[in-house]
Amino acid sequence: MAYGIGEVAARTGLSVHALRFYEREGLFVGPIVRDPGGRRVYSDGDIGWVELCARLRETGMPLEVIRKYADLVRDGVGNEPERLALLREHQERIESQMQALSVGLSMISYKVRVYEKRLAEGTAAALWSSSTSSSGD
Amino acid sequence: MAYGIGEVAARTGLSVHALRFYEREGLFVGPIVRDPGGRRVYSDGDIGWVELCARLRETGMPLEVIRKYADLVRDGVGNEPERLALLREHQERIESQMQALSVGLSMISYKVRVYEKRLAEGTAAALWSSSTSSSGD
DNA sequence: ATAGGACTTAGAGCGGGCTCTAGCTCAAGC
DNA sequence: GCTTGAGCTAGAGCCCGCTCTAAGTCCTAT
Repeated sequence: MAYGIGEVAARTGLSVHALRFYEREGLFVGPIVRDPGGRRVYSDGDIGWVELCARLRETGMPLEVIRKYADLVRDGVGNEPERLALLREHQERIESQMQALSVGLSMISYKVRVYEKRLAEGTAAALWSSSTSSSGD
Repeated sequence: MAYGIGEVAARTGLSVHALRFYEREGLFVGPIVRDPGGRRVYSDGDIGWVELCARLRETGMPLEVIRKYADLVRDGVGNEPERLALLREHQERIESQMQALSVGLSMISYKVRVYEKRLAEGTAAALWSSSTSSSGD
């Protein structure tokens, strides 16, 4: 199947601007085919690649690293160990990001519970009002 | 206890530049105390707040939102429902970030397994060489 | 008393990742 | 034939979050 840039944008969630930008930046493995009028025509394979890029970006891989990966794939068979290393590094980065998120999440969840409790008691607390300070939110 | 800016930077992982920047940006609840020479003196409470800010940033909260939260805390008692709402929204954002990370992670883990397998077979595959193409890495 | 090091300010600069603009071409529909 | 809409290029612009600079102050140790 063949798709126009707008269609690809709609499917992948990237903007058409971003798609052209990614191409300029060398994130694609091969050149994107053009129709006789010079417009980009994307294949299913291209869409798959764009989706991979989107996932890599979402997980915080810098464009420069994605480009490096694309370069390796483009160079073809023989550099699999390098590609593997690159992916494994990213795997680890994602894991530590998840770790950081979960630390942050539990801190926030704790605060949420505190506020919930405070508010639940709040109506009652209006009696002896103020002085429930300290804590340091 | 009282701490200088360098000490706070060392403890929280933020740079001294970032600490001053956060202050200018209004992320602190109260003014930071100064010594007679005009230098910042941080209390344990300030450090706690900086650490909260650091966690919020790490989990992707924009400075503007942290400022809004600081504003609410500064305004004192009465706006707890707003603070709670703000925290809950962020909780949800973190949860969807974790979701995105885990989607990305499983995509990458899958690829890692593919490459590992390919490499394990690789030595053998050198026999009938090439043609193991397709896939679209 | 002098050198070093930590601190101060206001403001400029930077890197990443888009995002938008201007001016153009093309294809389809009325 | 003309409008509308999608696409094209090269390059400028923008937002965020720092990060660094310049020029100066102050404390401490030798």
